[in-house]
Amino acid sequence: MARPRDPALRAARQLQIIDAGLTAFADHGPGATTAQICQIAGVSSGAFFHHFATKVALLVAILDLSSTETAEFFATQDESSSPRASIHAYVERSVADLADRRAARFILAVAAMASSPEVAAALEEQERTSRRGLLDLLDRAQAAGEARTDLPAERLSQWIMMLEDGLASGVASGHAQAADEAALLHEQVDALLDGRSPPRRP
Amino acid sequence: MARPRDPALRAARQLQIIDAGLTAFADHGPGATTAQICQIAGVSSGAFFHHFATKVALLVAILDLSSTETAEFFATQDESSSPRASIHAYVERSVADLADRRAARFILAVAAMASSPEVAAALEEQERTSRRGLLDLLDRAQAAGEARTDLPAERLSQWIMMLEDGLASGVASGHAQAADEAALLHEQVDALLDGRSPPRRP
Amino acid sequence: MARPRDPALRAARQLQIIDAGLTAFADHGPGATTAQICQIAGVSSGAFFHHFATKVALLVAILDLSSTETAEFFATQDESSSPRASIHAYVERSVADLADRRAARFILAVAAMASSPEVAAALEEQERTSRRGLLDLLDRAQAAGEARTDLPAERLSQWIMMLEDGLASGVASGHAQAADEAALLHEQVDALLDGRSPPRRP
Amino acid sequence: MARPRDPALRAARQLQIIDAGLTAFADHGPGATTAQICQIAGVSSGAFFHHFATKVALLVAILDLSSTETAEFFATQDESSSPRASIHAYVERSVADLADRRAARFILAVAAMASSPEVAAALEEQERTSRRGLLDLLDRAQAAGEARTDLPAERLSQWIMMLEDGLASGVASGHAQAADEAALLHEQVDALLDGRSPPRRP
DNA sequence: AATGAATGAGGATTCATTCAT
DNA sequence: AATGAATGAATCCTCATTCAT
Repeated sequence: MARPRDPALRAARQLQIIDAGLTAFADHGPGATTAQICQIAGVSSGAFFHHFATKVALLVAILDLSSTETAEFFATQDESSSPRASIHAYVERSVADLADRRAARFILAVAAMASSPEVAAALEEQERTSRRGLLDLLDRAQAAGEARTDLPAERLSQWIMMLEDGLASGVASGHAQAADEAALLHEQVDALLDGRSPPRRP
Repeated sequence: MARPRDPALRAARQLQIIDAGLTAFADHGPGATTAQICQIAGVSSGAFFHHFATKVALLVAILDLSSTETAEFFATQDESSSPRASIHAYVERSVADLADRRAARFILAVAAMASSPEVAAALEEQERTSRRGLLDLLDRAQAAGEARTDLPAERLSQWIMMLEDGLASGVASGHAQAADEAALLHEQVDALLDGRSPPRRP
Repeated sequence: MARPRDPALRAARQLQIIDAGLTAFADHGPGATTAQICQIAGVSSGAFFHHFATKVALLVAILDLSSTETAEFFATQDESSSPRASIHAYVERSVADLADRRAARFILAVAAMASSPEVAAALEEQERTSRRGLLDLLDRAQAAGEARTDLPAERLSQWIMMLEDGLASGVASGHAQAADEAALLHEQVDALLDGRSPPRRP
Repeated sequence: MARPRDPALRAARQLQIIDAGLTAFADHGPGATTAQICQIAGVSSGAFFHHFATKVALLVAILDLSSTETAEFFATQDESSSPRASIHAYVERSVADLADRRAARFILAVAAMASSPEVAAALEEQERTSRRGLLDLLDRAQAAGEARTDLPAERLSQWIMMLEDGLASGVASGHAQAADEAALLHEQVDALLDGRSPPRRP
């Protein structure tokens, strides 16, 4: 009876809602309401809940999408190229993300929702994905003499992610533009990976 | 004879509520309820609203308190000491703040509430206070040859704050401990202020 | 195919709430609660606010409905008939309204809420509608020699409305019955329109 | 220990609060808060409740004061003078009251609070006082041939009070000024007392 | 699949009143 | 007598979610 409708249409509608959610959460923080999301997406509340069981489920879907994309990024990194170059490619990708100020604001909004276990889990998964990918690159970088070895790869990966978050915060507040700060971000990452050790001065 | 009600008691009660607010927002994000705050503070809802007109007013009071403390910090910095040392003292102070994980979580929670104009204003004021203080130190550092001059002091101050925010994010998520990362944070600040220029190469 | 939700049903539900509001305000004055209104109407609070944004909005809707009915009354008055007869028809209509003691009590309740700007505006509009209609009739009555001309039509219309309000007050307090006082009300209006001077003489 | 303070001072303070209550209820209707009353009176909430057990008690006190004044008015009416003149004196006194627009608004506000039994009782007492006084005058007027006898004195007194209320309503809404309408009010009372039938003149 | 009306628990805030000082 | 802080029940309103159509 109920024929499954065109799955492509279904996916398109879901993306439409996901995008609306991104906008709504970026604009209104955790206080974004389903009504706002529906309005932005141009769908009825009925349609919304037809596609996502709860508001949190939408949030999780957005985060999962982001995790997937991150995983895909790492998967496409050529294993033969320099791991340090891949790390910078990762950073570049973050900057590109943050070029959309919505993204920066969304990150902040979601971080503040981590008190919900489901959100915390999705957030953790996202973080794990990045960490896993970075850890692999950092291990290889250290092995190849492309990164300092006086610090464990775990801490380096943690700091790379914190540098990203710092920039996200600056972009979200409107005091920084991702593109303008890209160079300095790469510089900071370089400083992190090289360490201060070599006294830069005769 | 109209005895003025003890202002010290009044202030004490307000601090009690402020502290409860800090805890509640840290624990539950923007979704912290006045009921939770009241319970933590051990006061009735009536008492709460006797001291703070709205929930947002409490938030603003917390932020204003923080701004004041920051301003006081800068005021007590000895003008005769090295500006660069003062900058590191500022950073150290941030780390000390973030040693209380509540503080880190609170920062995230509030950042996500910037969609409220009042919160945004208080947040902006807080940012301005830090920026003003740092700008002054950075100007002097640049003049004294203690900081790179190829970047305007504005950007350097922005990055110092973003480095702080990055650490706050890591602490909030539970993946970093402020004390453990203090050294690396100072290193990152050093790298920022010195620039990469002198390539370490044999 | 998006069926437009039955607008008739929607209007019916709104009238149901409007009627409940009339009852609640009549019974409890301005202190009528939304909970009481909901209970009388047999709807949930959610449904209430689905139809009326605020309690005051309901009040305004009731007043607007009344304004509309008054305007319709004046519109249906035959231009060819005697203006004085129309004035009495207007008065008769008021009496019919006040036969429902709810109406009288409601009028008092709302008058006491005029401190709210929105209510004041709706009340003003209602008053203006009656005034406009009466003014037109009185102008024509004066031109036709059917009403005294030693007083401006404005004042006469004001007094007709005040006579109505006086009766409303008596009915609301339970000391008068609209139907019983109809004759005297018409008499008072006649006295008003004729003035005391010209003793009606054959 | 607790010496009863100067009773005159006490009475003065109570009048101060009563006047503030009059203003507050006039300005804000039944929604007037004790806080507003206290502020207008310039006393603390503690002082307020020291003098009046509840907010309603204040209201009742105001109404009782008014009843007393009305009773005093009737008491001072010279028994030897024409009852009809006394009726007009009564009306004149009402007009003088309504010259203060506060009074008109207060009347409306209180009428809307009649859902409270205590208020209703005080209101009833006030009404009874006027009615009793008028009834006596009307009885004598009828006996003296100064008022129509085709209607019972009860109804005539009811109508006089309704005419007053009508004017009060007009004054409260700002569409009428008591002083300006005095003459017409007397006219209306005359019309009421004479009836339309007997052309009063040989 | 979609619509939007309906639900009702939950939350911020108000305010009359009490009470320690 | 006076003060004003504290109380908490009551109220308006929000919003995620359900459901009949």
